[in-house]
Parts: sequence; C-alpha cells; structure tokens
Amino acid sequence: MAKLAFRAQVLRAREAAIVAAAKHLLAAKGFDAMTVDEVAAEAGIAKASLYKHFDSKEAVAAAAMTRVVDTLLAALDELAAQASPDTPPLERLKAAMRWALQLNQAGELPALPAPNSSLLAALAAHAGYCERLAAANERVGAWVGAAQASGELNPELPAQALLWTLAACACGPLPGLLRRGGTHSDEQIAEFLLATCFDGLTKR
Amino acid sequence: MAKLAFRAQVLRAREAAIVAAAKHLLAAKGFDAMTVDEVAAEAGIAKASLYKHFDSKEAVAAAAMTRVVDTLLAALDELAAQASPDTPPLERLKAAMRWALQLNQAGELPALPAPNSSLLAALAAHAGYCERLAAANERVGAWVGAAQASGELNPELPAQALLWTLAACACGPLPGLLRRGGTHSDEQIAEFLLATCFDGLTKR
DNA sequence: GTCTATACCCGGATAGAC
DNA sequence: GTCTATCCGGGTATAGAC
Repeated sequence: MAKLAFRAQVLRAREAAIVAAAKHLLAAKGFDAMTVDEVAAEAGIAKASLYKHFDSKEAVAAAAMTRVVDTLLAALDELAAQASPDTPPLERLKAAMRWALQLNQAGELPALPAPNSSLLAALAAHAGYCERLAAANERVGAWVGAAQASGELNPELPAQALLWTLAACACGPLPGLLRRGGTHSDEQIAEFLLATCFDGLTKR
Repeated sequence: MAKLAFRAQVLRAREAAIVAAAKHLLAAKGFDAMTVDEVAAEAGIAKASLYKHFDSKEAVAAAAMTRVVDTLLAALDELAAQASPDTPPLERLKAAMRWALQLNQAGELPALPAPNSSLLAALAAHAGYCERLAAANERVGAWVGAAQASGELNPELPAQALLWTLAACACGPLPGLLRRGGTHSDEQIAEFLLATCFDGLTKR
C-alpha cells in the first residue's frame, strides 16, 4: 500500500520534471523550435517514456502553459495578500506587471501563442488551461474594472482591450530586446516599460 | 538584343512574384510555418526553379523582409511629401503608425523576427536588409528626436527604446487580436492603439 | 514504465532530363 | 531555367524487449 503510493509519487515527480523542462524550453525557444527529444533529455528520461505520460508534443506544451498560468495565479494571490486592503487597484496592476516583467527578463516567460500556432488549438481544447486562464482573466479584469471606476485607468477604453494590452506588454519581446541593448539595468528597463505602458510615450 | 532584355525582365518578374508570395506567407504564417513549397506554388513555379533564384529559404525570406522595409521607406517618403513643412514631428509619427497598423490589420505585416529565430541571423547577414533597416531607423529616429526636443515626446526616455516601443506596438499581435474580438471597427482599433501607445492606459 | 531501436512523414535541398 | 522525381536529415510517434 505504502509502496504503491510511493511509486505514484515518483510518477508525479517525473511528470513534474517533464513539465518543468517543457516550460523552460517553451520560454527559451518557443513551441516550434522546441523538440520532444530536448524535453525528454532535460527531464532525464527517454523520449518513449515521455509518451507514456503525454499523448503528444502539444499535450506536453499545454500542461506546461497551464503551469505558467498557475504560477501567475499564485503570484496574484501573494500580491493580494501582501497589499493592504486600501491599496489602489492601479498599484496592484503595476505590481503584477513588475512580476511578469521580471519573469520575462529572466527568460522564463513563454510568449503568447501565435494566432495560427498549432499550439493555440491544443490550448483551446485543454479544459484545465482554459479554466485557469479564465480565472486569471477574471482576477486581473476585476482590478482593471476597479481602476477604471476609480478614474485611475481611462474609463473610456474597453476593459478587455486594456487587459490584452497589458498582457502583450508583459509577454512581448521588448524586455528581451532592451536587455540585449545592454545599456540599462533590468530595473531601469522594467520601470521604462511600466512608464510607457501606463503613462504613454508623450510628455505629461 | 531586345529579346535578351525581355527575358531578363521576365526573370525579374518571376523573382518579384517569389518575393511577393514570400512576403504574403511570412505575414500570414510566420517564417517557421511557411514552407518553400507554398511559396513556389503561390508564385506559380516549381520548387526547384525557386532554388535557381535563391540559395535557401532564409534568403527568400530576407529578400521579402527587405521589400517590407522598402515599402516602409516609400510610405515615409509619401508622408513627408504630403505633410506641410510645419507639421509637428509627433503628427508625422502618428501618421506612420496609422499606416503600419492598417497593414498589420490587413494581415500583410510580418511580425518582428523572434530573438532566437534562424531568420534573424540570416537578416543580420543580409547587407541590403541591414542597410535599409538602418535607413528607416534613422528616418524615424530623427522624428523621435525632434518630438523629444519639442517636448511632445517624453525627453527623459531613451530614444532608441522609444523607437523599439513604437515598432513593437505597430508590428505586434494586438491589432489582430482585437480584430478577432470583433466588437470594434478597424478604425476604432487603430485609434485605441494610438491612444494607449502615445497617451498610456491611465487617465489624463 | 523505462529503455533501445525503428517506422514514418514532412520539409529543405538537389539531380538530371528537357 | 524550368520541370519531375528524388534524396536526406530531423522530428514525432511507436514497437517490442526488459
């Protein structure tokens, strides 16, 4: 009995290793350039063994993307717990952006799946992923709505579009590009992106 | 003699067809998902014939990207010609952005090559592309500098970072995403993106 | 369930006739 | 230079022994 539980735990640990490797490679190279051989090698198992745990490359990637959203949800929880109850929603949004930008700069944040990617279809068909993504959308969307109601964010702009703008800014290639430029620290880059995203390029 | 010139013209026309097909597919599917077979089929020739004109898939894509930058330069010329001499630089930048956003919404603007793409290396090695890209960078950069000097754009932000931000906004996936949302017209979307990019998400 | 070895397919690139 | 037919590497997925 204990032995069976132990073996089940080992299996879960192996699956976790696979997902972690996929998450890493997904962020580093993207879905197309990532190969199943690489994932298996980084997880320390043979490719055929990987296919005992997941049906396809898409399924592995979907599991990894699901875990990415999970870490986002956890980060949102932590931010909400740390903030005092009267922290303005705009500050919460900025804190979430900082968290995502740090991940992006560290090369640990996969890019948004391209509109035509084969990955996108797999994600749309993955119930767990859709579920968690909807949860994250709702959570951040609530802050956006509150910030618009309080007049911090422009209330004339459609909320969903604001959300996508934030996501595109956080997950986009700019942090990496500016980092490659090499003339600024990561903190400077993050503050620049926050400033341009929330306050715009024109002088205030 | 005339016959030789004619045949040379036919060859150039074929090359133009190849490049046009590549440009289209590059914008529609991206470099990785685009296959040489598709390019040849859309150009109306056999794949082997394509390889008489270009050495590799990367070379085809580089030629297509070069032509994209060429059309940008031409558009900048036209905008400069149309504008009155005292048009403020910020207006010129916004007009250029509108032009790029329209192209993006029409699905005719290839995305920026990913940092790890094999395309990026080919582009960096392609003298013609680098040349034209530098020219475009200089032209738009001059407007950015002027707008910062006049106080229209925030002078505290590094100019090159501003430029990349503009490029990322114009070439990013947001126009397509919002278009898929379906609740707004292309003009509304373009104005929304211009507003958020230049004026930010917060209320002014 | 894990491995080695392999089937199978797709896509980039080429051979050789015309 | 253009075509048809082919090669060949690499990548997903599977077979079969253990």
